[in-house]
Amino acid sequence: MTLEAILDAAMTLLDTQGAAALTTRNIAVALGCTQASLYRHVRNREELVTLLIDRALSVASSAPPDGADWAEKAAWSSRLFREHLLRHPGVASLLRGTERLGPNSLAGMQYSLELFITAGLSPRLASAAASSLATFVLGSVRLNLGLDTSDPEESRHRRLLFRSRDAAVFPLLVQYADTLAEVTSDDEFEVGLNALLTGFRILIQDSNTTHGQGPSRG
Amino acid sequence: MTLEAILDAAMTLLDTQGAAALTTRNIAVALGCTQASLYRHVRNREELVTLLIDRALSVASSAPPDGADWAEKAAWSSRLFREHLLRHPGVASLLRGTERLGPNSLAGMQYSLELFITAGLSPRLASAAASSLATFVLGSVRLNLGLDTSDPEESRHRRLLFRSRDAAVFPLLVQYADTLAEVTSDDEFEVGLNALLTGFRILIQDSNTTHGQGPSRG
DNA sequence: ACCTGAACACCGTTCAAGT
DNA sequence: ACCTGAACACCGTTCAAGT
Repeated sequence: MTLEAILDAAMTLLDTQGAAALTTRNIAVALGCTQASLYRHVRNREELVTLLIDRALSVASSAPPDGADWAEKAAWSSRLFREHLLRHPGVASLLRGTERLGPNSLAGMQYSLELFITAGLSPRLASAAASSLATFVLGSVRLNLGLDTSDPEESRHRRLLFRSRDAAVFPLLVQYADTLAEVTSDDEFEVGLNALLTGFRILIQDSNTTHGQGPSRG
Repeated sequence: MTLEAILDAAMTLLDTQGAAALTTRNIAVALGCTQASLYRHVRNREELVTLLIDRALSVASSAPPDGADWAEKAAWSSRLFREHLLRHPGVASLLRGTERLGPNSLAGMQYSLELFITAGLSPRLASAAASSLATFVLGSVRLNLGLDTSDPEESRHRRLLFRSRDAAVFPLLVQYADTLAEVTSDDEFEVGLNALLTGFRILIQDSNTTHGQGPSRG
């Protein structure tokens, strides 16, 4: 019985039955041992979760297509990260800030730092930009954890809810109920991602001109 | 014993002792009743939390300063929302997407929709922009839940961690350890918020010109 | 209608005892 | 060194019984 085996069992449990099923009892049963023996390899449940989540964040393995500029690479990696979290909602539900210093989080940090520094940002701004992207991805997934906005049933439900509001209090929700009900989580994400990257592009242009260097590509 | 009293007690508990202390036992003790009696006013604990969180999101009460343009108003509201969540970390830790249809969430939605539609976005893009902002605020707070990036002790800890990495694997983390350790959550938030709003500004300009209308202000 | 008391099946964690 | 068995103090929830 190794720590690796424990994390494997925990990950399977988390993926197949969700975060609520991630109990020391269930992990022990899956491994065919007692709960107590888990505590030989892990301080407590919190440490187990921290190790599990950092391990689940090893997405940085696949690199974006060559020949893409920094914005395309950033968009590609952000979408990859988001899709990974959507495929593993249990991971997203457990993700806090505390794991940011795990090896896989650090790898992602190093990668995105390189991206934004190469693009022309100072280390400080590059760090903030990289964090902002990760922040946006996580928030996007988390705010839609229990929801499936592309499900027509949920869309219908939202339309009815908007439409049945008091038009004096929520005029826009009533007026645009149909449109609002159709906006999916994917739409939101793409609009926000594009806006963020546009903002970074202009930030790069500005910091280039104020430093007396011409724009990098024109 | 009313539902209001239960939620009051729960909110006090959440604010003073954190999410882990938000148990039916503790709520009952605070109210001087038994756990079982809570279930006369609430279906189960999950419903209690949902009601509690939506009630805790009633921040939209205070309006941004008059005379500000849409971007200033959006920035003001976003900062207000973030500061509210930072002041009530328990709320942020429990916030999921499921409460998005509560009365206070709807009020925030109506408000930000009005902001972006007035600014010149279509209802669909306005909805996506508003959600993106909320997403970014929540992600920002959530990724820093257990952390206090402005604490010099934590800053020192991060600097040492970055600096002691393998320079062959994490060259940028090692090289810029000092700078990276000093970037606070506030810095990240302001950079990301500014980038998002810049992106929205350009989105508005584009949708104005492609619709044959001149730019709204020049 | 509302509340109590007691029970239920679960949770994470500890620790003496075994090998 | 690692694992077991049994216990501990906690969870959320239910339900017959009281008023």
